[in-house]
Amino acid sequence: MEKNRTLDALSALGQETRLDVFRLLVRAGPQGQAAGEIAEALGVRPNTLSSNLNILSVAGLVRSTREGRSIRYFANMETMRDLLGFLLEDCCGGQAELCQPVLEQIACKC
Amino acid sequence: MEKNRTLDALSALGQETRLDVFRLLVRAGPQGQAAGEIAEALGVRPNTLSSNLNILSVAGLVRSTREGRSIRYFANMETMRDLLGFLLEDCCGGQAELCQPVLEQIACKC
DNA sequence: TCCATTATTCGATGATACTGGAATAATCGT
DNA sequence: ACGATTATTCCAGTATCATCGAATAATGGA
Repeated sequence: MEKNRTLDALSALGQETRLDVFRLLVRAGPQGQAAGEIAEALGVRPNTLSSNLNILSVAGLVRSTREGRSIRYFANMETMRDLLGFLLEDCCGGQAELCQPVLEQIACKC
Repeated sequence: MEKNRTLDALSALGQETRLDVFRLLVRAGPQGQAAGEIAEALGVRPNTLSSNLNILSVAGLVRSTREGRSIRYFANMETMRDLLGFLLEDCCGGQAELCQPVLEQIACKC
């Protein structure tokens, strides 16, 4: 992942509403969630949510498909994977011993 | 890691100068790097750098110790580990199959 | 103590971000 | 075709952010 895409992803997730939206979509899994449902679940106005969904979308963190009147959003795990890979790449660059605890902590979560 | 600390870390890293600084410090490793060296390496003015170092510091992503006239900064890998753990926790919550490719990609880097 | 070095703090400015109300688009059912 | 539903776009207003020049602190050496 190149730096600019990393910056987009990080700044997109570095905002409370958007982090909440993304986490909600991750939890929703492959079936995703409609914009209206997200808005109600998080108590955000539709237009504000649209704006934030668009930012997440530009950053590649969510996808969407229309489904009747609703538009359904999904977390894009590929981008998330790339982001984590980029951050860990830095972390590991040259000093595997620093990275090891990170991997151990991660491994036990899954 | 709780959500607020996650937000602090993500928004701190979601800005080009600060991401550059943090990556430089990660590469510098345990011996860290003095503020002046960082400023020169990245072509940032001292006062601007100070401001950004402070933001990284509040977010827990860097530490510092005075060393004569210089102040030496270090990347704080613990916070980085916690951040990655938090993000992956979401990723894995309920659906390990989504998380698996992430782990595989990460594993091969170290 | 005085000066040079290194870094931070202060104050201001221009740019960007977040949100909200109103208007617009797209779809569905009748 | 019309109204209802769902979501986005447009446009403003406020707040926050990033950076800069200048001034201030802290340290070390002569």
